[in-house]
Amino acid sequence: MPKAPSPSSRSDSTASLLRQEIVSGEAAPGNLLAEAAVAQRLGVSRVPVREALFTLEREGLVEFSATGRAFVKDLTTSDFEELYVLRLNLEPLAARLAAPHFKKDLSSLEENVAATQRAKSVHEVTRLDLEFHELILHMSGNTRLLKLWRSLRGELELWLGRLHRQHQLQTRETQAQTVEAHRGIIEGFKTQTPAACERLLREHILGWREWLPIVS
Amino acid sequence: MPKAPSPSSRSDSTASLLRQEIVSGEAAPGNLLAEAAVAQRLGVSRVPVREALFTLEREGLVEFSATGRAFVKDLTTSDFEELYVLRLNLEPLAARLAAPHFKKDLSSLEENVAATQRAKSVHEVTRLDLEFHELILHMSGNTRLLKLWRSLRGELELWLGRLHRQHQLQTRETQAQTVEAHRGIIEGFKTQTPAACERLLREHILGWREWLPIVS
DNA sequence: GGAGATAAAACGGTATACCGTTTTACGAGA
DNA sequence: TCTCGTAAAACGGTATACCGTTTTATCTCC
Repeated sequence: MPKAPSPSSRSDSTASLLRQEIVSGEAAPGNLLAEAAVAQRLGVSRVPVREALFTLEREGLVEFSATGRAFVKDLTTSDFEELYVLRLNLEPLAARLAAPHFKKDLSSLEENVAATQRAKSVHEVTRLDLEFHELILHMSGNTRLLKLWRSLRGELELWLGRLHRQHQLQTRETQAQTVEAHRGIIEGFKTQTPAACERLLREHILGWREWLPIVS
Repeated sequence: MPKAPSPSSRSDSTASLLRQEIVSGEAAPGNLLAEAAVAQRLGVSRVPVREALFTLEREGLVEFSATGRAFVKDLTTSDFEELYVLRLNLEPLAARLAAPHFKKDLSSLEENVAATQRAKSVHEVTRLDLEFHELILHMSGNTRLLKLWRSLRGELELWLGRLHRQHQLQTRETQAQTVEAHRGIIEGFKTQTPAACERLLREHILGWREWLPIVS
């Protein structure tokens, strides 16, 4: 299970707020995130804002100019290509590593699928979709692999968010597609064959790309 | 080529200093890195130290406790296993992606090997060895892949450093082994076949592990 | 002598202030 | 009108100070 998002410190809550604004599109790509301005707007000092911006940079949602100014990242198609290649290699690896652990712990995946079916918006489906994949990374047992994947997650979320806003994806279809695919994966995982688990995820991601609206 | 390490800001130079102390073993695993103490010792304020510690955490050299205190990371064997699995998957991928670019740019790899041959210490050989691999990641053209690898590099360096200090590796042997292996890789790269380049690197890393002194 | 309470010291989180650099906006001259 | 220069405003880097929490060390009681 992913960590509980409990923004205890002001740095964390600032990061959460900005993350939300960026992923939701409220903050447009290329926008300057000036420390003082953000600080004043959120009612905190510059220090937590500064740290939040560093965090968001690590997540790929923010980009620093050579002179240290933070901007909302503007993803291009080639950025997406990079992300895609990495997913295509990291996730199957995770599935292979996780295979031996697929004895009892499939329950968390099943719960996720159930939640996905209950979801009421495209946004929610997307979030649960990503969580499904993150669960697999988590089950791989390789904490660094999980961290690497997480460092890509923000950008992925950003890209998907923009895609959805552009193409007005239908909730029903996206949801049905996701649930069906994930169920198939869980079924396949029951064999616990590392090679099979790996192949399964690889093909899921290949198929996912086909399903996506025009990526260009 | 890797970025020029020009510590312009105090955050950067502080990070460099601490990095050096940690990798060299001067700062023992588990040591507390208190902001105020480090700041006073290095003659800067706590702010740059704070940022340096965050940077080093991202590099895997420092670990934060639940209450926000920074400690020099203490790597275990299973940490090394995680790193190894990731190298074994990321680097061959990079080689495959880089294959099409292996027309002229092999010169940077060749220069690296030449420098390795001129090296005069195990430490220097190790540094150039890692640089060789980083060059391949760089040539893959996938900036995120390079970033992921770099986020593992610090821990790798840390591990290798401790290994060398424990086993007093002979410079000559390590050097000869490294140079020979890297030359073979460059030779193989000339075919520019993605699959071959990928296999080459995979086998190099498998062999590298055999070569390492007792990892346990 | 050992476990627990307690007070002092250490430490991190954050606000504020200052300074040098970068950006930006405006105005003069071609 | 466009370009270039210049000054003001914006901005980030860093130092310092304050506060609440966590650690640590000491003292007490069993």
